[in-house]
Amino acid sequence: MPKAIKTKKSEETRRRIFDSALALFRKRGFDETTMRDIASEADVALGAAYYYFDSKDAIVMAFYQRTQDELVPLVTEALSHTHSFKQRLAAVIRIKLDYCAPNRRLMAALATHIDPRHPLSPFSEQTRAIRDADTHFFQRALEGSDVRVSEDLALHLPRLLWLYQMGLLLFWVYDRSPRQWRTTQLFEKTLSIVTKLVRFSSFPLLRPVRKTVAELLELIYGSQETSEALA
Amino acid sequence: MPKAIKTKKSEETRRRIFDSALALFRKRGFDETTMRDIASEADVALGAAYYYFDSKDAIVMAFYQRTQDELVPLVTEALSHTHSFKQRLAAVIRIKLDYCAPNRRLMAALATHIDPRHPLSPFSEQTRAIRDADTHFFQRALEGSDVRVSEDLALHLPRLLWLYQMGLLLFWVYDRSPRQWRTTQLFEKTLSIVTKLVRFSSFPLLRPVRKTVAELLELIYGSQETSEALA
DNA sequence: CAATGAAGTTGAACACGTTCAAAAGGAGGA
DNA sequence: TCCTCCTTTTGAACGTGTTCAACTTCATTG
Repeated sequence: MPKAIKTKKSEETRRRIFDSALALFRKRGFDETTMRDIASEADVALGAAYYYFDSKDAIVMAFYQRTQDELVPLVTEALSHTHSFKQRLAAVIRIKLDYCAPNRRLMAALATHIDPRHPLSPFSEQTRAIRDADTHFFQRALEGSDVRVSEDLALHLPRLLWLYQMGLLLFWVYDRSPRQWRTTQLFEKTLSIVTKLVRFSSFPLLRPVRKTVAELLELIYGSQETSEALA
Repeated sequence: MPKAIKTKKSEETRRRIFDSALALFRKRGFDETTMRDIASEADVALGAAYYYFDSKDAIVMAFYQRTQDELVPLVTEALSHTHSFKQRLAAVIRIKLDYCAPNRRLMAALATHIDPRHPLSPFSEQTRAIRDADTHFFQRALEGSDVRVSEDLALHLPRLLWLYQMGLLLFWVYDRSPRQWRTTQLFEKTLSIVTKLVRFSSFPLLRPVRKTVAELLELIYGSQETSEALA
């Protein structure tokens, strides 16, 4: 990875490589695009592509990062319009889906990675910053809304909502129905359910259930932290 | 793929390649083992490995198949001992975990694939036969047990239990805690919950909930069938 | 006993992602 | 002008999974 780059020229080159890569990924797909294609499209030698990006995957990582950066203002804007939790949750997810729509094919190639040790996995250490920022969207959707979240779930609920969104995204990525109408359906139906569950979740009566869920999640997330520490 | 093979010699060679591959996968891991290593270990030329197996992945597929075949009698035996649903469910899952234990590292390399289009994915068309056989285990666990399953869930419940088991397996595969005690904990805690949920699920009062769940599952599985048809 | 042809075997060759030593460029100073 | 040093650029080379045309083996047949 090149260190802090100042010179105009090299920034230009890096951008050209990145843009060429993305254009090719979109047109032909990730696996079908070779690093030689990318370099040639960007009018540089093969080695130059590797001078600016550690690997083919690193280009994708840059893409993840840019996506996340560009989503922030969009989500912020959307969240300023309503206090209804359901609408806020829907907005966060819909913005992401819409934004990703042109890259659906590319994302399908990437969603392959579930292994938390794979850099591109949504569960990896390398994507942690992006994941945290993403989870924060859901925290904000909750905080400014009309639902009250009981303390013992405050930590976990954003993560659960993030997981819900990842599942939806995964379904969408592989959804071959015309215009992905199945995803739309699944989204609508599950959104109501999730919203209701979130509302119910803070009922005093459900305290023992919350405790059980919290225990489970600590087991699961605790394990992740351990493996990250060991990695 | 070679057609029906009868000659002893070739069967011997195939087995030698398969065994060498598995030994190396276990010792060094999947990615770290090359086809040249396998061929050399089996004392054949590189091409011979490809004569018997279409690809490196195909060796893994053969491993999946053998695993499934060998599990059948073990599960059958275990299911003959009790009618308690909880114990039956636990037995099916525990047998699988125990059986897979020596291959945990190999399975971690494989669990990478979530893309239903990837041949090795547990959701792919290529693994359908194995998946169906596997799902059948849970159907049997239900059928011979002390729980009554309402008709509208009879179709889906085995699939849901299979999914539960896949999640557990996934967790196990990446569980770095000593002797995977976290998985054990997760197993115990979730088993109770799942068992209770299955019991509750047939309460007459919950009919509308069942209907909603069934609708969702049909949406999800229906989509899969569509994409398979298009594939 | 050849001759035939299917089954089995070989290793060179290909395209890929990636590495790396070497060359080229260019900014700043003597 | 020339030297120095860092950044940028180059393309050959490596190891990988995979393909393939050529070769060998060997049971069956005329």
